Amino acid sequence: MEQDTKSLIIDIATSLFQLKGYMGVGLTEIIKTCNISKGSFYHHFPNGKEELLIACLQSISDAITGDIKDFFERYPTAEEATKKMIEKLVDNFEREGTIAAYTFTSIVSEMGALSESVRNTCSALYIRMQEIYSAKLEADGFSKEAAASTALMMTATIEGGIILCLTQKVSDPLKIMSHELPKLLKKI
Amino acid sequence: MEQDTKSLIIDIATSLFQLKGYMGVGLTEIIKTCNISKGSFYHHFPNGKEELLIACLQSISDAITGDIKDFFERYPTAEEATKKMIEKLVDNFEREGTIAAYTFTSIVSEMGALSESVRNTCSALYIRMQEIYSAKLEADGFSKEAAASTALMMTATIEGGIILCLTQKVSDPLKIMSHELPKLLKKI
DNA sequence: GTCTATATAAAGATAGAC
DNA sequence: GTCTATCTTTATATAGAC
Repeated sequence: MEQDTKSLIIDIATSLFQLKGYMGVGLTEIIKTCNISKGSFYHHFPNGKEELLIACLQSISDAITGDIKDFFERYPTAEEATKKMIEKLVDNFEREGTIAAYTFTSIVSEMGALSESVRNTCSALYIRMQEIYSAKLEADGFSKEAAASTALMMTATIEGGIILCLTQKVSDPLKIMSHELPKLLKKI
Repeated sequence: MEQDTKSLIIDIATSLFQLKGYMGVGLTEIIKTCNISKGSFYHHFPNGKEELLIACLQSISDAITGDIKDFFERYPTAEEATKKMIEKLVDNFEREGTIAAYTFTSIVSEMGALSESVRNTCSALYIRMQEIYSAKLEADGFSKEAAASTALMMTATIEGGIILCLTQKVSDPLKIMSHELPKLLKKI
């Protein structure tokens, strides 16, 4: 089955941004990898590279929240779901040397100060993630407020853990998170 | 007292990188803000922009670890020191809209995949921070292993909290960290 | 140690034929 | 919807006078 040009561009660009960051990848490299011309590219993205970036961020965002939802539906408690989810991140990192969620962290760090729409897109993803965590924690018996605070802690800790793994090129940080985080997820 | 050109460049560049990221700031902008010429710049940094970046990272690294050490010497327990430290981050963010430690996160996200020496410099800072936390936790009575794990959690959580604050342009995430983190720092 | 002037490459974007 | 050719601006970096 043939993929249409627009989604081809999004897929290729997403993985290139993941590898080298937004500014680290030129349009020329993107269209070369896609085997298309500049004319074709600007037909699909009249507002250029930043429009493409937003499309990529939305595509990754859907993939990530889809993944998270799967885990939080499959396992009975937030604690178990979180453990399994982090195990998958570790697995991914050890096999491919990268983590999809990291692209977000990376790009909001790089572009958040320069582009409001990029910052908003990234902000929306963090909120979507927290909402999934929070709902499960409430189902586990947490109060609304406690669930929200804890969901925020989870998001921050996992994001931070991913950064440490990528920076130090080892998977230990996330592994340690996976047995430290549950301490916060037990209802007291 | 006159500042020598080299440290002037480092100071100016540091704050520009902080505002717009490494790739977001051109050499031309740096030298213009410094009121110097390209010739002068390359005299001090023969290997160009990346050499300057490393110098900036080292300078921020010293400032950050100095700050952290102050807190962890002044307050009797890791729990108190951490609380005060995060309060200062919040304060800084609310007054200036930025956080020094964020520059690191931002730059390692942007450049870590492209430059080994940048990645190594950032990795070294994270380790220095963890060592300070870890030493204090051991003094509080934690075992060597528990102290190391907890120090890692602190680092990740604070980094993640900073990212969330910057991405969402609100200080709530760090505020919540400051009363959630202590749960991890109490000896059981 | 600082300057001006220049080199060279690459970036993002556009025009207009097909 | 895709192409080639071109435009404009910007990037980092260098040469050589003072």
